[in-house]
Amino acid sequence: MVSQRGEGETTTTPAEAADKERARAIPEAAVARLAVYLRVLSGMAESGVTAVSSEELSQAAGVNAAKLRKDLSYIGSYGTRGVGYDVEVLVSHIERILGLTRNHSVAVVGIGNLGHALANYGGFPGRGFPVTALFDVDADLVGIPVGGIPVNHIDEITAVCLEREVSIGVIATPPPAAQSVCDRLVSAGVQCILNFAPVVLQVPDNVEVRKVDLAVEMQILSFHVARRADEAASVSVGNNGLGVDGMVIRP
Amino acid sequence: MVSQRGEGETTTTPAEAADKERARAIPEAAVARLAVYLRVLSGMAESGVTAVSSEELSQAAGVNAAKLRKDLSYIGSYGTRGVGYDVEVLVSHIERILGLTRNHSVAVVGIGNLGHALANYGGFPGRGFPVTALFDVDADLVGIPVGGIPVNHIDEITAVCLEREVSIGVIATPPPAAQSVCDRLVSAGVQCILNFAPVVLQVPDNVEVRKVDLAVEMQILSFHVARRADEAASVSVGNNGLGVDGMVIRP
DNA sequence: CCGACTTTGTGCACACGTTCACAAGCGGTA
DNA sequence: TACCGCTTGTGAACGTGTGCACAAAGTCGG
Repeated sequence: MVSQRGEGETTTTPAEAADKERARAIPEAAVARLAVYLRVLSGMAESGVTAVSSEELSQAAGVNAAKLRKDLSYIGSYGTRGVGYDVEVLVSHIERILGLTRNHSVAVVGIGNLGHALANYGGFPGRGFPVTALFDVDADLVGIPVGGIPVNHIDEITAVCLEREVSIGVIATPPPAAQSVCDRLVSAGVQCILNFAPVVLQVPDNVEVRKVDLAVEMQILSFHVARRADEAASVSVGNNGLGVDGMVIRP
Repeated sequence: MVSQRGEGETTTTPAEAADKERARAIPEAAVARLAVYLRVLSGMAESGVTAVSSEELSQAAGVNAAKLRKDLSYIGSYGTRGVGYDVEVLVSHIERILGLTRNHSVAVVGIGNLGHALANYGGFPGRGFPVTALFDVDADLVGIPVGGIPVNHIDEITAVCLEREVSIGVIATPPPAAQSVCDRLVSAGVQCILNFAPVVLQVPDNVEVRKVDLAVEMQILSFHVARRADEAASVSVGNNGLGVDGMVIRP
């Protein structure tokens, strides 16, 4: 990387700035994998494993060993050549990078089937995401505790989120309500949103949205089913010009 | 595109082969977006919109207009220059490519909180994914209908999946059970799996797995929170060397 | 203390996906 | 019919992410 240093060194030293910038430059895809490595490593630690090589870890995480090493190199050099990585050390460094040293208060909006499931997940598998607030429009639900937390009315989003310092909002409402809920969360200062509603949310630049769309996942799988069927058809009967709607033919 | 025709013309013509191969070469990322376009287009069709330009559609789908056109070009040229796209035509072609002209029978394994939510989703938002089988280990659940479908015992996976021609399996079990359930689904001929368990599944090459991992999503968001906090800190107080654990400081 | 062996960290080449920019093509208009 | 403006479709440049292959750096045994 060519570190072309400008002349504008006001208060930060070039070295520190470069370090920060490198930390910031972790590819999104690598961040997702780091979370997976973290889970695998946590499991290993519980099983009493103290050291691990890139080869072992990569197999357990289902990725290429080289890719794993590159991913880990983004967060620093914490391995020992000829030996491998210390599990504890790696865990703590990944946690630090992912910001898991602080707790992130989570609010779930929309206490339907999915909302229930999310609330009952309770603190999310293992580490640091306490659900501290639940919201719904349905007055009948308000006050009833789900997974130990009482449901608030949706109009209270702003006040409650500010009070409980919610940093992550989860939208599990029906599609029509999603954008409105999103707007309210944003105005309550929530900057990270996990959206389960099949809707494209419009948000300001400073807000991060991740979406989980079951229908899309299904359709991607469907695409692969169709592709498979096509291949099977071409292999077994040459090409009959029927195109993609041909029957599935087992060889 | 240079169509360098080889000499090996056995049963398929080079043109048809090339066509098939192009269809197969749709980037994964584009497939995911096509599913989103499809949803937006369906909504438009319901609202009585009959024609749409790449600019309009791209805005509604939250992507770049050029990217949208390229995505659509993967499935063929179905637009009219100077005018735009016919909504109906586009819908039917995307459905065809995604394999939505056939129904895909879905089985959900693990009827806990999440499994309930999935079963009650009932046929998945709108189109073509009927849930036709539910499984759980818990004998108390067996026979009880959830979302209109009675729960079967997990040992019946193979028989039931074959009988009902399940093409997509959804794993919503606790982590320790996931791999075993996955193996059973695979041996029942299921080639596409949607995995909600925070586990890396080992499957043969001919099986497609997609995973939805809430903890990972949360941790990615957490990473962005931390990154933001860092930036805010550096901006407001130069650099104090505290590193990534510094407090969030509002300017 | 030294040499052999193991495993990390990374430079480099490649492949994939994204974005730009513009020619090709179509409908409307005179 | 011929022109004009608009929008598609796509070649080409660019950037990002992946995978290989090897030097650097450590441990272990003699």
